Amino acid sequence: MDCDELDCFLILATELHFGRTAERMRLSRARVSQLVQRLERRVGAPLFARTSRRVALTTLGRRLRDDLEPHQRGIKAAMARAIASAKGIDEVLLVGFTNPLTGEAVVKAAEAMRGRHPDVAVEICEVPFNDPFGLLRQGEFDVQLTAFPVRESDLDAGPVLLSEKRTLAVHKGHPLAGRGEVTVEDLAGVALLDFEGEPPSYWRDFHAPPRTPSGREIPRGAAVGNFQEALTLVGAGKGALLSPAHAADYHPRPNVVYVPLAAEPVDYGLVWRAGDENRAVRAFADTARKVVA
Amino acid sequence: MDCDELDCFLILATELHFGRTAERMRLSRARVSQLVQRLERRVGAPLFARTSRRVALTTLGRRLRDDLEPHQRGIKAAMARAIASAKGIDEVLLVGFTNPLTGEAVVKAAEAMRGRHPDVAVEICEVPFNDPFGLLRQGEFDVQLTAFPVRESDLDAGPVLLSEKRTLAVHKGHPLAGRGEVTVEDLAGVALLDFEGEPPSYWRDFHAPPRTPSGREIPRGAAVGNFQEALTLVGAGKGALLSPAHAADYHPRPNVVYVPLAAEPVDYGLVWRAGDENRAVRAFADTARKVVA
DNA sequence: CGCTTCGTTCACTGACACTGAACGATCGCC
DNA sequence: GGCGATCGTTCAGTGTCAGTGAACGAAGCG
Repeated sequence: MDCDELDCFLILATELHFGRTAERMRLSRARVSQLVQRLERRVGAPLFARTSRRVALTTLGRRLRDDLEPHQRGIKAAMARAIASAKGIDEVLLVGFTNPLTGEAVVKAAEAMRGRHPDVAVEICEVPFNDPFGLLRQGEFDVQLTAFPVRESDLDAGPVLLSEKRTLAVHKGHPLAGRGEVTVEDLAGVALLDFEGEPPSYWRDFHAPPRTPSGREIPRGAAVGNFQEALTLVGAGKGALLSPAHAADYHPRPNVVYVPLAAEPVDYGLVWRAGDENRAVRAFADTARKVVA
Repeated sequence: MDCDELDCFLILATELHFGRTAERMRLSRARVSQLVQRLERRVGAPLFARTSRRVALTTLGRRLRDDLEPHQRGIKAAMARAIASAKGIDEVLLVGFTNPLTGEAVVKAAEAMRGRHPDVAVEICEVPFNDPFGLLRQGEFDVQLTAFPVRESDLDAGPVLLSEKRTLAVHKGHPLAGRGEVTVEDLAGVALLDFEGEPPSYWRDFHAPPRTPSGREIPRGAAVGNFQEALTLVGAGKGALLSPAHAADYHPRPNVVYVPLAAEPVDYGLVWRAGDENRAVRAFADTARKVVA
């Protein structure tokens, strides 16, 4: 059992793209292809259904990804803890982020923490797109930087740290693609991609509102469990997606156009378990408020 | 993060011996040494306190081992499940064993299962010495071949499958070492190694009885969490240990003598969760009863 | 004070991790 | 429908590093 194969599999399972996976692993595309093939040979069945244009997980692949991911994260956390306690650090703070923008902010805050609170080690990891709060609840994360609104009785939220405009991601052939700006009212009749899993209804309604302000219906399209998956569907003309503005820079896709949306912006802030607001969490929240601006 | 390093670390953490670890990993001792050193360099502190005669986990090492082990097992299980379901197998049975003797029996039964019940995949793994039933309860195992007695209200046990004599493992300088046989009465005043964790009291009393038949006290020595650890202590003259007879063949140690014990033998049988006696468990129990003899 | 059993060091080598270039496929587009 | 772009795969080549065996020092034992 080779770690490279598993790492590669898990990255590809979220990126669904050999090129980007190769970039993230700092390898050539050829090598990524070989690693995935070797893992598939070991398992004895394909984990990805792929053409030269599209990569998707098979049922078996999805299952394996779900089985593997928590343990892979657990091993990373165990190593981080060991390294931290070898340095004489007594507290390890696991911080989650949800997209490239929040990722950058969290990295910046973590760097600042090293100077201000050297006794707290900050470990950073991406929050799976599916259930936004599950891992935080389970204790896999201590804090995470998430898009508001967050209305969970067992979670506390800090002030807004970031804010950005929203956009509508549509296929470039879509009638709205040429517009300089769209309003929520324009979304009437435009199928917005839905979310797998069971996200809280207020969360779902914020990211894929069911009606326009005037009450006209906004239908819901296919459900996705992954941002890359969503973009692939948008690129295939299978639905539209409300996404934060930074996606245009971080996730350019040939067939996807991001049209500015005239609506309230997305706010981001830190969230933690209501009971567990310890010194390290407060220190991080403090640092983040001062650094992210 | 290299898998070899972690595998090597975990094996060494239970074997506490570079030579045996090398054997199990099918590598040279030199390589094992290098792998452990690289992991320690990565962590930034020693994981083992070792002289040329003795290997022991540091506190940090023990912690890392406890953190890592469940995830390592989880990954193996995930791969096994994927491989099994790629073969069209719909049921995976996780079988545990507790020592080399039961290990061989389980392997034999598993091989027989392949012929009798090809739709059930049998996965085999060693049960950690510490808490004998924890992993079975957690569902990490479905069945395990364990030494009786087992008196747990939530676990069911099958008939006795194996039985073997017991021995007393003592330092070769010990007064009892020269005897051709010892009785439980002879143990009066002989410190028997105790067990870490919180084993059930009937279990503890069977493996390290507190009194002789006539009522004289058998003191308890240092607590160990591991058979290798126990043998190391016995080899250092730090206590004696009641062990099954096969240990003499499978765990010879320069300073340790195994003296036959005139007492009831150890019985072994299968144990499973009382509620979960499904078709696969019954099939395995059946096969084991016929094959192991 | 030899003898044995360990873990470690070190120079060496063969396997294989990894690459770049070429290739075939699948799109969109004029 | 042909052209260009994008993407995953194949393949031969190469540099690296995983892994070894031999030598060594430390530690215990008699």
